[in-house]
Amino acid sequence: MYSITLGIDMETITENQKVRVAKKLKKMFGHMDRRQMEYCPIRDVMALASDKWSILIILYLGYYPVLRFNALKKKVYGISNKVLSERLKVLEADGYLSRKMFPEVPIRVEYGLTDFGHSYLRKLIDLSEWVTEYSDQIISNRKNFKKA
Amino acid sequence: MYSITLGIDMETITENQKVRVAKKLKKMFGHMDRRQMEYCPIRDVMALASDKWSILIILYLGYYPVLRFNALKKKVYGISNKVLSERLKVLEADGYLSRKMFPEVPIRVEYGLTDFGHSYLRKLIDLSEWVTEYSDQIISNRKNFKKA
DNA sequence: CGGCATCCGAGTAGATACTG
DNA sequence: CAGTATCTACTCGGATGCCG
Repeated sequence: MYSITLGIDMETITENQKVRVAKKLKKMFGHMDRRQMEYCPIRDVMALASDKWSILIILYLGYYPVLRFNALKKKVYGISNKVLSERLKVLEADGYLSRKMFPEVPIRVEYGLTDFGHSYLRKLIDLSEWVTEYSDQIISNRKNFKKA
Repeated sequence: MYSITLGIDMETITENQKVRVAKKLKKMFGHMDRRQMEYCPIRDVMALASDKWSILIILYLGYYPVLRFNALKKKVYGISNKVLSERLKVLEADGYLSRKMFPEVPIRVEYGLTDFGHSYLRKLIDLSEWVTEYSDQIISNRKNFKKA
């Protein structure tokens, strides 16, 4: 049996808060919990929206108002042409970002967030801030766990 | 060229807000932007924390205070033994959840969120609420896009 | 330059059977 | 009951080449 003690002084979570959280979940799960949600839109949307690459793309487009394909590729370090263009396509399709093509020679294409994308970006930033804040903690949890 | 008009009346996003967001991102990306972050802890942590299954597991454990292996498996519809036990292991290792084993016969194991997990759950709920709210919109964006 | 088509390899998920 | 072991299937990502 393991027991991980967190070294940080985390904002305490009261029973009250847990109850409030449970209520929200109940609301969300209400229709989702009934079995036979073979196809669950929430899951579907979440799957894309929380994809590792999608998150990075959206975050970078929040930072740099517009980015061209290759610039984006450099920022989102490690992504391949294929995956990047795939993600860009579905992210555009879902309405997160816009694609402006300038028929110059050589061609120029600029990607940017839509207002919808910005609205999502805000949520994403909250999440990322949390992750940034605690990532060291998590990494060290992981190490301690392995030792046990 | 495409142009998607969103049917919903989204909270408007001011330039001001965009600037604030950009500042936050600058802070986050500051150390991350310098190339040679071959290994980026943020990415690493995000990859797990934003995993499709992990999210569902954490959300369900937020709803039901404790769940046993098979109960969880039923809730997180569609997950296999293997993947579930893998995820549970890493989520425990990272400190999101706790595992209590009762050496009875038959054996009983209960999973629950740690305080750390609850802290993450709160962020996750914000995200999920957003997704829930807009998923219909997104699905319809997607359909319209395909038609174009 | 942007980005799609193709191919290929590695890793991951799923199904099933089995064990403490 | 709570997993592990094994095997297969398949998806996904990376590399490359080509075209507008």
